[in-house]
This record gives sequence, structure tokens and C-alpha cells, in this order.
Amino acid sequence: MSKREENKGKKQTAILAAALTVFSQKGYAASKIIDIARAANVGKGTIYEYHRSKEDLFFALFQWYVERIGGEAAAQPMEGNAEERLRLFFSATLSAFYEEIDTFGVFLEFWAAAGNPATRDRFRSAMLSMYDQFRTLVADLVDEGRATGIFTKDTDAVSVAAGLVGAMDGMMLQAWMDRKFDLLTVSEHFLDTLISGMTPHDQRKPIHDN
Amino acid sequence: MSKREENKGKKQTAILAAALTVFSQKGYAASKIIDIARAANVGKGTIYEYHRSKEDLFFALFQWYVERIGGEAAAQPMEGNAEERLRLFFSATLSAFYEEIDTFGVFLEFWAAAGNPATRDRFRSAMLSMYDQFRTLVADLVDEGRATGIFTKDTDAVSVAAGLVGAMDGMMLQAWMDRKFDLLTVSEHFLDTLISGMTPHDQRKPIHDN
Amino acid sequence: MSKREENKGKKQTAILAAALTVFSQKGYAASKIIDIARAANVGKGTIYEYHRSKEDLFFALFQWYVERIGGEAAAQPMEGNAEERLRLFFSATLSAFYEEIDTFGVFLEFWAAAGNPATRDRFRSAMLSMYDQFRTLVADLVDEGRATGIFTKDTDAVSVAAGLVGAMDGMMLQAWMDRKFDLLTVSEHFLDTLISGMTPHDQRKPIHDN
Amino acid sequence: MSKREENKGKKQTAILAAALTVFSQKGYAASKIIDIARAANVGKGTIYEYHRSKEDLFFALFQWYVERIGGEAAAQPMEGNAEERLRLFFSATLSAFYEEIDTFGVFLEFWAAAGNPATRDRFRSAMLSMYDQFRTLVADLVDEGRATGIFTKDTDAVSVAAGLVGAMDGMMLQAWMDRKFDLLTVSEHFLDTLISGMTPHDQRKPIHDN
DNA sequence: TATGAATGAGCGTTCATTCAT
DNA sequence: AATGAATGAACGCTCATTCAT
Repeated sequence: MSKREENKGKKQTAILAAALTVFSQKGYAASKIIDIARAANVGKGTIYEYHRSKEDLFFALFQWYVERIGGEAAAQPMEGNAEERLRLFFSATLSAFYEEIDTFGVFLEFWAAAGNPATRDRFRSAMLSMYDQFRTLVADLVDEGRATGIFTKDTDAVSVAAGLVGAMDGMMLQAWMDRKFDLLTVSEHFLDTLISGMTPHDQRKPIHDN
Repeated sequence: MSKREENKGKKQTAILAAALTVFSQKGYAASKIIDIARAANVGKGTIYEYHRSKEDLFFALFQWYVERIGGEAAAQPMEGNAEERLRLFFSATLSAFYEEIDTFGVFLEFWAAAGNPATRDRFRSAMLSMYDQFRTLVADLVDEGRATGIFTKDTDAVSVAAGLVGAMDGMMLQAWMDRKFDLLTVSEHFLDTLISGMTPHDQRKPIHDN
Repeated sequence: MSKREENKGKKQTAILAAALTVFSQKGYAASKIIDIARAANVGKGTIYEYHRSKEDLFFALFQWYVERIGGEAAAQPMEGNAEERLRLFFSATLSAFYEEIDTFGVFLEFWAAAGNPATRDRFRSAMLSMYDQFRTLVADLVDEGRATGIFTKDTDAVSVAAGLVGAMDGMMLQAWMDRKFDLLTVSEHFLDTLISGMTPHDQRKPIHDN
Repeated sequence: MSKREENKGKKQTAILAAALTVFSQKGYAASKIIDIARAANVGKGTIYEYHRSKEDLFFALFQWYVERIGGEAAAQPMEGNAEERLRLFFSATLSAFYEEIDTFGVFLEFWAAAGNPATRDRFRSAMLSMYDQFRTLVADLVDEGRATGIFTKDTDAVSVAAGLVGAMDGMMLQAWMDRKFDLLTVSEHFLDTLISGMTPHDQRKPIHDN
């Protein structure tokens, strides 16, 4: 790879990283291209060498972000039973959130873009497939638990998956708005209760304390 | 109330209603004052007789919206036991969502405003108190259930409340993005499982089917 | 007419007049909206209250310009025979040119716009109808002269009209580029020769002098 | 000439030819250096190896264009009398126009450049000398005709030359804008009439119809 | 009180030009 | 010599806000 090509790759990453920071901090509309350029240490025109427009940059950032999240989710360990892996997925996702709490704001912007007629189309379909991926991952774990008998047959895997993914989003939102919100503890207790609701009577262990 | 004051009140409401529609459809940044003025059937200047700036109008809308939601939530019936009232609150909230699905988009904008440094301060505190209200409402119901013995002492009311409120937000989001998402069924099954997890063993009823 | 409406009309004219000056001096591309705004003593935004875009303003100017020219051409006197009126039309047009020589440059821009794919459509058709009007005016005079016997039947009215209109354009161009070019004298001699070519032998008067 | 120099010459020509095409199609302002580079099959930077700036390239193109035209005009045959050679010059020029009608648009741009304060100086003087050359060529033919008695002494050679050159420009303009305009026929009839006006009575032949 | 014509700060985007490779 | 990645000055256009009517 020539020096030129190498630089090009680096710059592309620098721009996306800068965009992530700036969009997260100020939101899409209030972020100016010049802000992103400065944060990326490139000229304003350079942004346009890599992205046709501000909106295109934003969408590219979305894809980049989603790919990373998807990659992390797919990288879940294969050991342990369904319940253990469900707990792991849950806590790993929330930990990842804490590590990147500063960039969570951009997610609200992605959602908003998925609702805005001007940007809806591309964002919505990408967003839907991301949610599908997450719900399927959870639903598969629940189904596995039902098959192995650690979760009751009464459990509706798809609904639990949707609710759990939704709860994660919803709690992250609360934690993001209120830094005093103790996400890790709260979410663990919540998951305890939910799992208790999926566990057959004879296998239930009491949940001690809170 | 004089006729003049009455008119003023009507116009004020018309402006807020128009703002709700327009902001919901296009998002805050893409909404123009002229759009709102036209939707409210008033002149552009009139908006500024009632609100000092676009951001002020947006915040006024937020308060108006939150008051309505809070009022609906507070208007929950007092009959039935804790579980029944929890289910009622849950389904009433989600039904209200379906009735106003077109204006849900504005909520994303409120969230985004709560994250944007330029608007953060007023939005965030109002948002926090709204979430507090909802969580307290749910937590009180759970605590009542624990006191009356229909929920186990193991249950952590605060965590369940936070998770449940979060799950509602999260599922509404999924439903809003994907009109094929069957929110009512999914959420009911999810709540079944969660309540099952709070119910003492000896009182559990099996959840039949699907 | 209210004061407001009155002002609106005045401003519209001021903008067009300013556009004429600026476009004439600098050409379309080099003219900035702010230049025109300043020349018209209005704010930059005001231009856009009256014209959707720079190109629209330019086209509006074209129409305004053409209307005036067409009006002048149509206002030719009705007295005298065909030859006299042909000479009058010719000298009146060239005199008008001299009075507005500073704005002739804009005409080159109109022509260029009629050739530019981006603007071609509207400009070309308007330009064609303007030329049609002029050629028809001249051709009618020539035909009248043929009918009354002061011009020979050999004369092809349409060709002479096209050539004469073309010669006027072409000579104005030369005069505009070279202020030493003696348009009035040259054009008169040229017209003498042409008219001589249309005059039957037995009616010809010698052209005296240089 | 070394191979290197030869290549350089070829590239120079390729750039000018590409510039001619692009400027003709889009006009000066709307033509981008990258368009010309691509049309010439060279890199963007290469243009700047041969021309200091876009305007310089445009001026170089002008000179190249004018040289070719001047060359063609100077290459007129020496046989025949003044009238025959005048007719030949006339039809040869118009034929050349038809062959290159696609690049006539660039001529409007040259004219415009001669009027634009930013570019006026160099373009205007070159343009003037070009017109001088043409007018002199025609005037010399007319003077020759006067000397040999086929044109009347009354004829003002300079005026006829200016008018004829102007008429050629003006008619080409009309033909260029309106592809239905029958330039060859029209211009021939027009020249017939003009020549008739220069011909002594006793030598006149009737012009038979059109 | 209500209006909308007028305004100009502000920003996305373009593109001629430069210069490291 | 040839290239094209990088740059930033420059400009068209938008729209929140003002204020004369």
C-alpha cells in the first residue's frame, strides 16, 4: 500500500471519529462541517472528498457505528447455558454503553433521522435490520433455554426479546440523561426478575436482596 | 374570561397544536416557523407574540405534552389490586401511544434536545422529573403488591419500575419504526413474564399459550 | 394601493435595475447577489423575496429587457413610405443602443444563457420570439416596399430582414467593443448600399460622398 | 523534435481541444478544470503544467481559435474577380461555421470575456485585431471591385465591410439559436441584394427569385 | 393585537489551485 | 513530467427574528 493510500484510509477513519464526537455533542443540525473538519484535523473540503454531503457523512457514521455494535454483539461467547449467555449479552451490552456513554447522544439523532421524512428511507431500513439482529439474538437464546428446559414453555421468546431489547434502550436512555441512575445494578435486578419469570417453579432460586 | 382573552387562549392552543404536528413530522431543525404559522392559521409574527423564540416554543410544547401525559398517567383508576392496576397503567399508556403515534417523533426530538448542550438544561430537568413521576408510579404499585403479598419480597421495586418504563419506551420506539411490530400483543406477553417473575411460587398461574 | 404594496413595486423595479447594472458590468457568473442587493439598496434576503434564485432573477431581467426593447420597436411611427420607415427603425434602434451602451454587455450574457444547457430552454425560446418579432417587422416593411414598387420584386424580404437584423447586432457588437467604431455613420452607409440593392434601376439615386 | 517534445505538443493540443469542447458546451463559468482534464485524458494537475490558470487556458484557447479562423480566411483563393472572391469568402466562412456549429457557443463566451472587466484587456485587443483583419479583407475586396469598375464608386468599402462582417456574425447567431434557420439560403439572398447595391446600373443582372 | 416584508448572520457546498508523491 | 489528494476562499441560499403598518 502506497503512502497515499495509507493516508487515505487514516483520514477516512479520522473523519468518522470526528463526526462521531461532534454529532454526539451537538446533534446533527447544530454540528457544522467545519467543526468536524477541525476535529479531524483536515480541511473543510476534505470532508467532501470522502462524503458527498453532510447527510451522507451522517449516514456513513451510522453504518460505521452499527457495524461496530453488531460486531460486538455477534462476538458473544459460546460457553455457558442459555441463561448465562443471556446475562452475559445483557451486561456486555450495557458495559459497552458505559464505555461510550459520551457518544450515546448520536443514537438519538439516528433515531430522529429514521423518523424524519427527508432521511427516513435509508436510516429506517438499516435501523430495522439492526433491531432484528438484536431481537433474533435474544430470542434464539430464549428458545434455546426453552428447549433445554431451563425456561418454561409458557415463555414467548419473541416478545421477551423485543421487551428486553427495548428495556435496554429505555434504561440506557434514563442512565444517559441522569448520571446518578445506577444502570448496572438496576438492570441486573430487572433481568433477575424477568429471568425468574421464565424459570420453571421447581428450579427457582430465591433472589436475595436488592 | 373576556372574549379577547378567550381568543388568545385559542390561538395559543392552535399554535401549540400546530407546532406538535410540524415538529413531529419534520423534526425540530427542519421545521420552519412559517410552517407552524401556516398550520396554526396565523401570521408568522404572531408566533412571536406568544413565544420569544423557536426554542422557547419548542420547550413550551414539551411542557404542554408532558403535562398531558402526566395528567393521563395520574388519572389511573384506583380500583383493583396492584397487579391489575399495573396492567392497566401499562396498557393504557401503550394505547395512548397508538392513538398519537403520529406525534411520537417529536419525543425523539425532546430527547435529543435533552442531550444538546444548547438546550440541555431546561429539557433535561423537565425530562428527569417526568421519568421520576412514571417510575415512582410504577414502583409504588410494585411496593403495594409486595406489601399485600401478591409480589415477592425479593422484587426490587425501583429496578422493576425503571426497567418497565424503559421497556415501554423501547418497545414504542420499535413499534414506531416498524408499523408491522405488534406492540399490544408483544408488550402484553412481556408483562406477563415480568409479573410472573414477581409472583410468589404458590400463587403462580401458568401462562397459557402462544 | 397601500404604502406596503407601493413599496413592493418600487423594490421590484430597483432590484431589476440593479441587476441590469451589475450583470452588465461583470457578467452573470461574476455578479454576486450581494452586489445586486447593495446596488438596489436592499438586503440580500430581499432579493429572494422577489426571485427564487439567481438564475430566476437573471431570466426576469431578460424578460424585462426584452419587453422594453419590443415596446420600443413596436412604437415605430406609421408615417412615411416603407423605405423611410425602414431607415427610421434602423436609426432608432441604433440610437437606443447608444443610449444604453453600458448595458449591452448583458445581452452577450443572455445569448450565452441561450446556449448553456443549464439555462437554454427558457432563454432560447424567449430569444427566438424576440428575433422573430424583429425580423417580421423588417420583412413587413420590405414587403410593403415591394408591393408599392419602391423595392424590386427580386428582393427576398425574409432574407433581407434576417441579414439586416443580424447586421445590426453584429455592428453593435463591433461598436461596443471598440468605442472608436463610428456606428452611426457606418451603419447608415451600409443601409444605403443595401437599400440601393433593393431599389429598381430607374428609381436609383446616386449615393454621393465617401 | 524529440519524442518528449512531441508528446508535449500532443498533450497541449489535446488540452486545447478538450477545452474547446467543454467551454462550448457549458460556458466558461460552468466548465470545471476537472471536466477539461477528463476530456483531454490527463490529470487535473497537468492542465496547470501548461496553463497558469483557468483564465489563461481560456485565453490560450481564444488565441488558438482565432489563429485557425484567421488562417482559413487568409487562405482564400486568389482567382476570380472581386465579386466572385467576396462571394467565396462569404460562403466559405459560413460553411466553416456549419462544420463547427457545436463550438460556436464558445464564441459568445469570448465576446462576454471581452466585456468583463476582469478579463477585458487581453480579450478585447485580440478580438479587435481579429475583426480588423476580417473587415480589412472584405474592404480590400470591395476597393478592388471599385477600382476595376464592377462596384460603384459610391460604395463605402469600410462601411460595407463592417456591415457584412456584422451580418455574418448576426446571422450565424440566429442560425445557431434556431436550427431551423436556413443560413445558407438566407445569407446568399442577402449578399445578392447587397452586391446588387454595389453594382453599377448598367451592369446589373436581375436576381431571379428565391 | 396581528401581520408579513425586510433583513443578514450563518452554513453547506463548490472548485480553482497547490504540492507531496 | 504527471498526478490527484488536500485545501479554504468564496458564494448562493435559508430562515429566525424584527418592526413598520
